[in-house]
Amino acid sequence: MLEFAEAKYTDRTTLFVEVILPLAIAINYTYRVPLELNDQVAIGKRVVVQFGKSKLYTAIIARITDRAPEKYEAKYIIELLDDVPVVNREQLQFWTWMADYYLCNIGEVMNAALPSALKLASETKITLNKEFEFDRSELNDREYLIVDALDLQPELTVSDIAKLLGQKTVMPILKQLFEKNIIIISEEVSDRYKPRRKTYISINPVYHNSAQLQELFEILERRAPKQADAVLAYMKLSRQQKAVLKSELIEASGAGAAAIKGLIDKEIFFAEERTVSRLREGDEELEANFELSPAQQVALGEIKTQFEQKDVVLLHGVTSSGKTQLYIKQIEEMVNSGRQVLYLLPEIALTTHIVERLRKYFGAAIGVYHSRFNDNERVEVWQKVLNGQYRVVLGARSSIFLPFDDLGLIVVDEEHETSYKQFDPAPRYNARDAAIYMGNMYNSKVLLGSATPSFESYYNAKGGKYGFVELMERYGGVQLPATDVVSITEETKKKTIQSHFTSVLMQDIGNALTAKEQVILFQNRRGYAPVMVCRTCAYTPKCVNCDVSLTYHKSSGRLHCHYCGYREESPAVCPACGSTQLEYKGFGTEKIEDELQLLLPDSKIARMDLDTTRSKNAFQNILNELEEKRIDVLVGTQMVAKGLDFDGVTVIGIINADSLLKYPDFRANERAFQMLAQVSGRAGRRGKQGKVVIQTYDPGNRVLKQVIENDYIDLYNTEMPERKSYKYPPFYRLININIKHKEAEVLHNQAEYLAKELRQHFGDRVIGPEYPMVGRIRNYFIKSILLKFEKDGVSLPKVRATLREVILNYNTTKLSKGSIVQPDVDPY
DNA sequence: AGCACGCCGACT
DNA sequence: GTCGGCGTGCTC
Repeated sequence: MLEFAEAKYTDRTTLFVEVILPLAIAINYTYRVPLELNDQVAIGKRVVVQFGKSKLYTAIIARITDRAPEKYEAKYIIELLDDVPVVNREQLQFWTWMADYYLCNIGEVMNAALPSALKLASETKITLNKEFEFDRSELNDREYLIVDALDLQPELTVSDIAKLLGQKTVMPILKQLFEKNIIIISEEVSDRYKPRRKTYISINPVYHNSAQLQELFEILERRAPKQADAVLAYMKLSRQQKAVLKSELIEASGAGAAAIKGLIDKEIFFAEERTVSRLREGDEELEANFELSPAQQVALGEIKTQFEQKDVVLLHGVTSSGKTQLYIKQIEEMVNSGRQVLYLLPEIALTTHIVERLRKYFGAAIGVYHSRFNDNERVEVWQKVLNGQYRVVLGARSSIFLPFDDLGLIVVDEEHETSYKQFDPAPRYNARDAAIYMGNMYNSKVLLGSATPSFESYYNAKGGKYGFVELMERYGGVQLPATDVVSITEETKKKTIQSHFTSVLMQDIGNALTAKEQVILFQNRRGYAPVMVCRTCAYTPKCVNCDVSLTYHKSSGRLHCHYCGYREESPAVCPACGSTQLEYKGFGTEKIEDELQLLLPDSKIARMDLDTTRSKNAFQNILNELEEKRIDVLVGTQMVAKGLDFDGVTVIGIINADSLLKYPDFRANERAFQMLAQVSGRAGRRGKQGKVVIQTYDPGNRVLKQVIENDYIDLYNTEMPERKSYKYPPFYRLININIKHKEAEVLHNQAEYLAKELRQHFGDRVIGPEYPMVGRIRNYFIKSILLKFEKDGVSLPKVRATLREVILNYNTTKLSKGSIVQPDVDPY
């Protein structure tokens, strides 16, 4: 076999190419190269091929050979699309690794990697780019025909256009039209990324003149006193601060939105929308030409020293310690040495704001890549990385697929974030782990950063596999919130607890509300009550699929399964014994909201959980309301913990920390630590110390203590105390025996459930947290695997081989969604 | 991923 | 007797 790059063919040699098709197919297919394309075919270029009866696909050349396939006649390549390869060798290696590691087909990786505009297929939709003006007289006949047809019918497929033109080779024409920005190659109906915008108010410069202003006042006071108030408030605010927010003005003047709108309509005020950051640490942190604090300088020095020995360094820096500045220093250094940098951020943290900041340092050499960018934009970034215009790329997880050729550094910010993990279509990769493989492949350094590192990274760092640097001092002297741990047991004894709220918490809520500040209450359970029990016979309604108790939702009056979505009417009498004595046990966000409203009838209480944020903009709407201070108390699940910043929130209450701490598995402890640290980090901002109230039945809990002391769990040595409810051993044994996570990765919770079933054969040699899942799929796997065991016996390598086989042979698209996944301890 | 083929239940 | 459910296999 010959590789094209190494061989020179005469014109007569018939060449064949093995191509990657963007489909879930196990192997690459071979096509015949027309003689005239002999000198042009190259690995990484795109070709159009027919696959199956009538379908055309864009495929990528993975291999070139001069040997004809023996068992079949290869079809010809229809077209060659590129002059220069769009995918380089490193990427192909990366794809191969990913397909192998995450147990999927390379075509699926290709699908995830390439922007869809680079892989048009015969069913791909073509539309006109409405935002782009162009001169039709410059179009050639065929182009004109296409544009004309799109005027009549706004959406055509590639095969429609082939019919229209009466020819098969339409891709080059479409490619040209795409490059001229005339058409859009779609699937682009998805939501575009919207930066957060705020409205700023300024006054018409005419009124900078005090005589004019005086006159205005006189008119307004007579005709529209509310508007006069607003102008007065504006004058006052604008003296204190550079820019005046509309929301601030409404609050300060008490004039209401209508009055301000009136003023805008009369052109007395001007309104301007500006993009603002969603990041917690932004404004004060990334000033141009910042100086590193002594602690930061030490950390930076350590990072450099560690990089001499290790390829991966974990930077553990507390919130607001200024990790970003360290990244910038590292990035600058790498860019100066001429190599490329990839800066990975979790989805939520990607804002135009941070890009603007980074542009100050890196100018036009910085690109942004984001799954919610439209395809034209994505292709543009792809091309600019390919031709070397971008030296730094800032992006979400999918940016690991960009065509880097000389990557020197990968920064993975907030390394513990679960949004690095792709769940839904294969490849179900974790961008952090994939970045480490990439780092290895490109011989580049990887800097992982987090305030609450994931266990596996911490483990790898402590075990010496990664370098480890700590930065435990806050930058700019931001104050830590004060934390109170309140014993629920004690308050119950003293009868000072009202419903689920201790006197300490009520006191702090009261103080905050009096001071017109806001409160967030955290309760890690949605619904009204997680269990319904019959008092007479102890019957509990369970999900028919998942065998977990159903949660009562007051808003729907029904019982819900939180794993599979199954619902049923809440029974009025016990289905088992007919008793009417049915009791709700435990409490969720709905109940907290309800009962707090009874205690604070005049306050505006809102709830944020999966149930209230299901509709499209609900999440954002709640955040906006909170920001505009239309909510006094927000009750929420873990959603409230995610990196958003609210100046008005000074009190955080954790209703029951035990619901986070009591679980016997290590993964839950990790989540608990992160959750508590993140939630409590929300309290208090600029100049005002926050307050965190943690309610618990177990004030001596170890994890809790470590959160309060900001002492990261030494997970390596953490052994869970014995409890009779423990079914499975603690985490460290998982590392030893693990049904190697590679296999499990693909199946998510399915594999975890499997682990539970496998325990029946292997006892506690098989470890993994259990998460119930939908019956049909479970049964499929359990059945196939157990049947194999009967035949083959039960040695561990066999289990692994079996798992692999079953997983690969099952069409994973048919699986229902997973809930939780365990990242790999060893991503190599 | 599509698409054809094929084997069992409920229908004009 | 046929329509149509989706399980299985194949596509260079």
